[in-house]
Amino acid sequence: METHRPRGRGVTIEDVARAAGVSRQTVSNALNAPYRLKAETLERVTTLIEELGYRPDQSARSLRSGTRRIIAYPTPEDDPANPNPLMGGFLEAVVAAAGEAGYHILLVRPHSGQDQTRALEELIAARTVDGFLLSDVLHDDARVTYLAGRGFPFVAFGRTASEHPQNWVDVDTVQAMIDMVDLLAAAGHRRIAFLASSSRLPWMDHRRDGFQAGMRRHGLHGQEISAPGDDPGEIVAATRRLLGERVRPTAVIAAGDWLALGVYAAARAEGLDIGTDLAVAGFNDLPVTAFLQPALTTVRLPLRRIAGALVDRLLQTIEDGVTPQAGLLLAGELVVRPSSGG
Amino acid sequence: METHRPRGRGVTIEDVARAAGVSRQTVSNALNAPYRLKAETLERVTTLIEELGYRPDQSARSLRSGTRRIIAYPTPEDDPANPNPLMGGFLEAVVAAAGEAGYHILLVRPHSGQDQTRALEELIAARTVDGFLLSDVLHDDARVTYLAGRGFPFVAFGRTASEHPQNWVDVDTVQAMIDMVDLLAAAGHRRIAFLASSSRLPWMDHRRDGFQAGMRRHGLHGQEISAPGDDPGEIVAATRRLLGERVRPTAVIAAGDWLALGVYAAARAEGLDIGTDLAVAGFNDLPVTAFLQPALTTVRLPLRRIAGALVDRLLQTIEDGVTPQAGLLLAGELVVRPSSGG
DNA sequence: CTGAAAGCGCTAACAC
DNA sequence: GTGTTAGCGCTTTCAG
Repeated sequence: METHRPRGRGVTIEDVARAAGVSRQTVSNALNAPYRLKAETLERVTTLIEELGYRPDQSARSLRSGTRRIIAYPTPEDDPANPNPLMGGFLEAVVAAAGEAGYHILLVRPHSGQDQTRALEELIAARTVDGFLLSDVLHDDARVTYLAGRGFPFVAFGRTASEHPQNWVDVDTVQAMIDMVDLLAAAGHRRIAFLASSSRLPWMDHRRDGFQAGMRRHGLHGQEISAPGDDPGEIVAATRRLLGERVRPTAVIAAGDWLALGVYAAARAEGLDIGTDLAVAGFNDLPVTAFLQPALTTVRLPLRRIAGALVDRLLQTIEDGVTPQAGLLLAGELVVRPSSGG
Repeated sequence: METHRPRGRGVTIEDVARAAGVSRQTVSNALNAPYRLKAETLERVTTLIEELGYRPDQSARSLRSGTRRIIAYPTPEDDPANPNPLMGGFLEAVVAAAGEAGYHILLVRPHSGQDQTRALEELIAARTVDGFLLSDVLHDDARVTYLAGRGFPFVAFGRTASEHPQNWVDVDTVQAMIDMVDLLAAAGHRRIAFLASSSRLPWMDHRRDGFQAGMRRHGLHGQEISAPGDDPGEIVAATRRLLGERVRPTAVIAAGDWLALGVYAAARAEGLDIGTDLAVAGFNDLPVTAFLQPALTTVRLPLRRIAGALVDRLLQTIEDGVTPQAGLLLAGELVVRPSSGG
């Protein structure tokens, strides 16, 4: 029984070697260690490689060399009905950065009923990938614990607990939030509220902490409220309760633009004018906020730089065996627009 | 010089065979053709595989069998500043569907300065993947032409020209648009406008065609306007011009929710009440529209079913060499909300 | 600077 | 039902 793909269709190293009148090893060197060849030989072999369209078989190369040139990215379990709108941009940036270095990104996901750690284990055991890029890491993430324990290369988007390797990249959320509070305080705001969602991811805590730190610097006490979930109705309802109080805040910092959309809707329902009656700020700079009237003050994530740093650090671990000793914080960019008034 | 990864750490088929007192082939069969083994032997070998944590080396298996269990997905060149918000949900669905069948998704992208076709060629030549999943295909897509000509397995999200293989899956956009016009016509609307963007992708034409077909069924003539780009400001401006005309439409069907957001902003600026003064409808059911007041009538794409069908068809081609003879149209779901009035 | 030999881990083909 | 043989295409190692 034969496979349906005809045999021998591919150009092998042997074909090139024969055509060039050299050994297979010389062809291999032309690709992997060109400095070893005499300029003339290199030229001849390279031309032939191009002409014949020879590409080393990735599987054969991997089997022999032990390196796959593939990075696994466990996709966060996104609700298709409410996907993370930044996912596309993040992946785009990661794929571009990895591609520059000759690596591909493999999307992986636990089979149904399989836990996260087990899925990683299988990929490592099957030697399918060289390393992992993790995002949405929890403070005490089982995947991080597992990979660190096993000594397998990985990098995390989002800081990990101090007992773990510090090979992570994150946005300096705390500083960005302090800047945001500074901005509002400078405009005279004293009663500033923070609107959180129920997310259990660490960045939510960092945004909250940054808010409180900023408030303390100005001798202010920040009021916090939480929407019970990510549902728009719940967000709007929670915000309306806040805005309907006898002494209402003059500014609301939402932990994310998604929440800020709810503040806009709530303010409209309460008859408040954003930018004058109420200052509003968000976080993430979702493209959709460009339609808001007035435009939303927010913090933009440097996705390209994040992706670049993640890939850099991971490849350093994979290729040189060097694990970064400290995490990398990248500044978010405060984007001031009319919603914050002043 | 040694690689930094210690040798011999992985459990090989040999280890299992020795431990079980059988040949390597028997271990292989336990995994790939269990029916060949005596129940007792199978049991013993399987237990040992589990205990030792043996997983076949993917590269070795691929080299021998010629199959990679990897599907390539060329990521559309998304602007990180304005990414496709459905990308995350689509990928999630594709990864899940592929995962069920034991396949992974490899994100690929042309290197800078390399054309699309060349990138595919390299992946095929290097035998990195078993097939391609294409999205955002153009009517006359160079990638489709190339893959079809080469006879390499692929499937397209979005219909392709009739001279190409018809192994595509698409949303029945025309029918959805006809339904939408029916809905508005039934509510008494006669002057219905269609708001297009400048996208050159075929679905834009299908949405336009569906709109016109729907209008003809009711003996109406549809007015079309185009926003010059995807920029919110341009969309709002174009829509305001339309709504400011002496005889303005009573309903606007936007070719996408993104455009519908602009209609909301324009209507507000013109002092028109959506749902009463002006009916509005969109397409795609972006999650963010849940914040709109009133909620937006739109069409929801069946992403899970699309992804399932794409993977099904592709695997049929890869594994059985069968190419579907006809494209598959999946119905979009009309979601009626208050914005369409009536 | 180039060539020859060896073997990565697995499964297809065939023998017993 | 199980074992033996061979070889996928490449790169590492070592000899010249």
